[in-house]
Amino acid sequence: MDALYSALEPKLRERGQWELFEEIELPLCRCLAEMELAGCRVDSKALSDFGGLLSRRAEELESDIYRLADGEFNINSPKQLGEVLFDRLGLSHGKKTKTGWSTNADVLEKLRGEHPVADAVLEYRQLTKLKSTYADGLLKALDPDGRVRTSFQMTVTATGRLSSTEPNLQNIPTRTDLGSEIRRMFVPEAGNVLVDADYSQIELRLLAHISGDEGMRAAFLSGGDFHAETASRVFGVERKDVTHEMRRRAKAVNFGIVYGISAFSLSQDIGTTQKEAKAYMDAYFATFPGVRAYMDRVVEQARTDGYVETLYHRRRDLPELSSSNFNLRSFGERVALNMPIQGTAADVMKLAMIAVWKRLKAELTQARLVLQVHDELIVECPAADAEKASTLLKEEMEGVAQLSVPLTADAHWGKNWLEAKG
DNA sequence: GCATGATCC
DNA sequence: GGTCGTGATCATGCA
Repeated sequence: MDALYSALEPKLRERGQWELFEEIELPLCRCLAEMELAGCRVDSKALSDFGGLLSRRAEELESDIYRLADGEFNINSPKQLGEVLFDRLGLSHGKKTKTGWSTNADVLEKLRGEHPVADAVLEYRQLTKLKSTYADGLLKALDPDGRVRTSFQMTVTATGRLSSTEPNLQNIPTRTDLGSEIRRMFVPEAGNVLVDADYSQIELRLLAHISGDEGMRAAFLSGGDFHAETASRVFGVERKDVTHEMRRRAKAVNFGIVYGISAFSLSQDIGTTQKEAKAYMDAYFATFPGVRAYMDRVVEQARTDGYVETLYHRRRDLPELSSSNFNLRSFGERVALNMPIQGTAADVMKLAMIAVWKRLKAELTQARLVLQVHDELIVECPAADAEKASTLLKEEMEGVAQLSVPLTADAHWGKNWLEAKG
């Protein structure tokens, strides 16, 4: 240990990363160990009933698909499905993959109006995914005490996020009503509740802070609906005149900006022409000039240094930026834009976890952290402590860093994960 | 073991 | 003119 410290400490200090190690990564280890040990209770009866329901509905769809396609084949094989859809039924194909025509959800959605089989396959895929990965997968991972215990990895991602394996509890469905039923099966012990607290727009708030863009900061300081505020500014209309569609598009631009999106991808995302998407991005940068300046600055700095870093000096090397391959270089530029944002969000969340963990130990000894999903923390505690735990989570998550925009977190509790999500 | 496609943030 | 959204994990098919 001593030998390792004397070898590694100077190296970390040189890179300005000693505090990252001592104040974030190291104390987080114990916190994660306790979370892994605690695990989360799952209602196995409900889960296996739900699995049965999924099977029955998938079987119905299977025979629908064979009837519509006029023959049996393996629906789970993209190769066979592609042959049926595009060769035999002659439906219009979209993009290619390495091995044939793509049959992914984007393509199938475009085929909806063309042939009823597309819809059936989409639904079949949703059901079989839920069944195999979640219903069966979680039951297989269940420990004898009725709890599932994930393994959190601290050294896997390039940005500083955690990852979760065997089972992955960071990709439990939430988007569709049917999928989010899985969350209903994550339950507390009798007499307990689950408290769920999530950061609101943490990555965009960090972009506002790091870029220093005055307009974006003002939008967050106003405390309103950020996507609607963005729409109002970008489309040049009064806040009250922002339509649902304007907000939807502004949201897609906000989202894309964080990842260094192109006009092409944005147009795909919101279903417009590339020209219109480019106009939105131009309007966005005209509205938030500090964001564009930051994006230019960070890529330039990354070219000079060969790396990017977070507010807390977590670093990612970027050899891609000096590649002669256009695609690889473009990838490096997107990473240079995204890593400081996503990585700082990860740093902030890790600091919050340590702070929450300490306070729970001191003030709510019956409460324990059970899960983290990037911008969301889940605590299990006695029902009587729910209010206190919610307040504690919100306070620690919001107070963990002093930025030029407020960090906000919302907390709810309930008798299962879906309810607690609020 | 790679390719595809699903899920999450 | 081509390219085209960060970061992950897991199940399945198929060579």
